[in-house]
Amino acid sequence: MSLSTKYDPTAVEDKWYKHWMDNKFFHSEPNPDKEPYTIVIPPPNVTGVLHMGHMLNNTIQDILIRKARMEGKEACWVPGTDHASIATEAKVVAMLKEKGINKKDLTREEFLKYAWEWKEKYGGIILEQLKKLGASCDWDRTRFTMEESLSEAVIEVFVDLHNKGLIYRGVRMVNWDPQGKTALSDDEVIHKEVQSKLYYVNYKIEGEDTFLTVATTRPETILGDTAICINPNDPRHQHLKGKRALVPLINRSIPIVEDDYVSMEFGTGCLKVTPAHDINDYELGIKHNLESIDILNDDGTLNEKAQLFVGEDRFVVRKKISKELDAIGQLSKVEDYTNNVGFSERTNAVIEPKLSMQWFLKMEDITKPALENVMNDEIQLIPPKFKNTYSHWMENVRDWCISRQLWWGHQIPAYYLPNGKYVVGVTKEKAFEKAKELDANITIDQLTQDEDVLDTWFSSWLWPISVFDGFKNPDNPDINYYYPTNDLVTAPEILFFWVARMIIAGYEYKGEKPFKNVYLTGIVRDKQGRKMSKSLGNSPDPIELIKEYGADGVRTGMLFSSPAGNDLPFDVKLCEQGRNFANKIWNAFRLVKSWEVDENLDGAHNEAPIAWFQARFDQTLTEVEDHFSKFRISDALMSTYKLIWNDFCSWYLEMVKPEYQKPIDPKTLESTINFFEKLMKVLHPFMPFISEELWHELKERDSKDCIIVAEWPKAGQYDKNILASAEQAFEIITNIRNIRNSKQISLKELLTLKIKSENFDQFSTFTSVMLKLANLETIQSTDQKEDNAASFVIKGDEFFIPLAGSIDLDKEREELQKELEYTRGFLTSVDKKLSNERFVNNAPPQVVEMEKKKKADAEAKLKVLEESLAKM
RNA sequence: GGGCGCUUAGCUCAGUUGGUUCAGAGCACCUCGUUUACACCGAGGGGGUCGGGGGUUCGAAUCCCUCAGCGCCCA
Repeated sequence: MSLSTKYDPTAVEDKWYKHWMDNKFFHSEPNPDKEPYTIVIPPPNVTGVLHMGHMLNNTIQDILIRKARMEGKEACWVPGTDHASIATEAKVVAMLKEKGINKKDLTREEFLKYAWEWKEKYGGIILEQLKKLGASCDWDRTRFTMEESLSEAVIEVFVDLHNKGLIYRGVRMVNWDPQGKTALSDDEVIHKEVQSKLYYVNYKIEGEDTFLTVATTRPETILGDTAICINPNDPRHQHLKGKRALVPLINRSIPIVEDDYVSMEFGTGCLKVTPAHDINDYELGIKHNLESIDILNDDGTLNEKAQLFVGEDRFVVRKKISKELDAIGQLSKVEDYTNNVGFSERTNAVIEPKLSMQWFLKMEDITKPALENVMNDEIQLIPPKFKNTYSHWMENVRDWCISRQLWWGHQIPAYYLPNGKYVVGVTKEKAFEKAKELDANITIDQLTQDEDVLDTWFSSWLWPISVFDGFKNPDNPDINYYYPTNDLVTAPEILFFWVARMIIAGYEYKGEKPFKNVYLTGIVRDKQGRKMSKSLGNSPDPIELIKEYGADGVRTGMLFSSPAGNDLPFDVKLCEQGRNFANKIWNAFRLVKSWEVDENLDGAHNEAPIAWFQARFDQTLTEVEDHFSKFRISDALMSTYKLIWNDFCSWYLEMVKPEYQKPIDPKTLESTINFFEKLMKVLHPFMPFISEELWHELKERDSKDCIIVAEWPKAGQYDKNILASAEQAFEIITNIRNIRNSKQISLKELLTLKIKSENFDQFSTFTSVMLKLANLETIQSTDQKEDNAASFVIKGDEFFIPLAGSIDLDKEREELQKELEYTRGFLTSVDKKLSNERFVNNAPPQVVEMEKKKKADAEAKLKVLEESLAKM
């Protein structure tokens, strides 16, 4: 059989994914004989397609779940999607618009029918893409936040929290998205610095012929002004106290009030107060009992209360009004100004602070266990630096605005009576029972349900419980077995949106944490350090990447540089490195596969290499386990990478491989295949496909005997002596290769090595390895220096490679001199330390011993170097 | 404005309680090599005042102070 020199991942990957699915290897059921290991996926948005952030995130989850599965745990990775109210509704509205349908012309039911159709068609794309990546999710458990059982959980939780008095309805200043026409929570608003203008507007003082001047970035809101506010201590404005001013253009008379809140440094010291359109002004309005005039419609146009510019957009009005003010001489100047403006995370519209009736969840008490149990590490954040950010948010948390003025989502289960009072119930019937207590004569038809839906996070915060039906069926075997889950892998951006709220819900509804560890990944950035995003167009298409480099290649590429919590500067070169690695492994396999066995060979010369690699494997596996225990996934991969590439391929296989077309002994072949299998196991979580492929190629196996369910190797005690002997041999080999290189000696030319050592036997274990890898004819002991030889010194031992007449004495001398000087300098520094009494007295004995050993080694080396130099 | 974090080789990053392995890894780079698994490769090599300054200590990349630059979160 001849195998291509290039590994081709495409066919292999599809084949094994299907095989795993067919054999239900991803599926999990509660098993009392096994320890559960559970991950719930951060549900991607139904509108989404796979991006690089998902790739990183899900690769990490897959690595964790595959390792746990091999370790014999009952591994369960629950996939699913969330309904993403705002984003999905926006998509559906846009789709309808293309068809010439206006949302306004549809009933709620009609709209939802379109929305569900849209979801069925596009909502599963991202999950299909995850399969290409190799994600071993239990697809039988796929959930969706708006499916029946999860929706019922959301509604029940709402009713429960309302009954506990934690949910209330109130008029509050909210972040209004005039494009999405909905309120947003504070966290959904992104503040950005923008270049804008500061307008200085003159207001007439009532009954006088004088002006006061206010500075504002939003002149369009003057139509909603209901006061002017000054600092009572401002010497410039003492004469204004108790007077009234006239709003320009509409001449409404408004009071001049006094409050310390007004900064005397900013602008003119006079503040216009628009309680309906600014959060601070709103507070002032309450304090000074001011009227609140809401001049804006939901879409950001002015309404009739503004009196002027009715129906025109706020930004158009800003320009127009400044012109008009200028025309009547009431605009004194305009300055350039940089200020912070809030934008909607979803629609990017400028947020309008707006007074409106919304539903809120009281956060003060419900958050307490969530804060405490992160601070005491009951739940660990990785990396732990996020504890600071978390506690800061938790300690300053504000009530959560949970209503959204949309249709796609969970409709709020509040029902209004004709008299304006409302009742809350899981169903209309349940609500009706309560309504009758308020009004005995009421009929069910007279109840109208609140139009709004709940914030999407109000369903996803229940995810770790609701995916196991922990609300509908609180004592079911799944929830009892899988909850609390083990690890959550997500981006720091949603630490508050989602993670914190899941922890809150976990303690509120299960009295128990939802997960033990939260691994926060970095953000995937492009080479210029910009976050990868669809709008910038700087993100490669993950599916194309997989086609080009293979899923294994892309997975390792993502991980070559992604320490927890640090951003990942992505470069396709990393995927290339991953692909090259797969190819290297493939070729190592081809080599082993090509070996013919000769049963008569004993292979005694390979005993040392085999013993060495066994020790090296156990040593590295210990390292890998340590990295995993600290969630250093990237380091765990790098250790595995080096073990395979350097130790196994570059050293071990080179040591044991027979001469060209010669057979191998059975013992070495068996050991080598055994090592190869173990390496593939350790590699499997990172590169599931190639490891599975080679697992089946290395031996004939039953189709159910797959690496995905093979037993994870255990790190044994390892022989440190053989590791040290090998190190020594490798150093000698490297020195000889270096001599060949610098002296242009072909590898084909056999050389002789002479060693001048007090203990020649120490080199015996790896003699045959040295002969083979340095291409030596013999290794001899000698007790004198060799003329006409290249030489090097390790510790106190001297090594010679006799070379017929090709020695450049001057050059040799120069090199020896250089090494001599370096060693002398080194010795001086060690001597200095050892002659320092305070060092000898204070430093731990091992440290002093170490220095003494360094001194002895350096002295021995110096002696040899000096002799050699003298001889020349 | 308040809080947190970062700065180590050309790039991306390790570096635990100060002391063997403390100046490292991968990639990139340079030289040589079509040797018989692999040029998606092999062998070898160069490269850093650990951001600047000061301090504590016998000893500092590591602890403290300070300055500079960068990033994130909150307002």
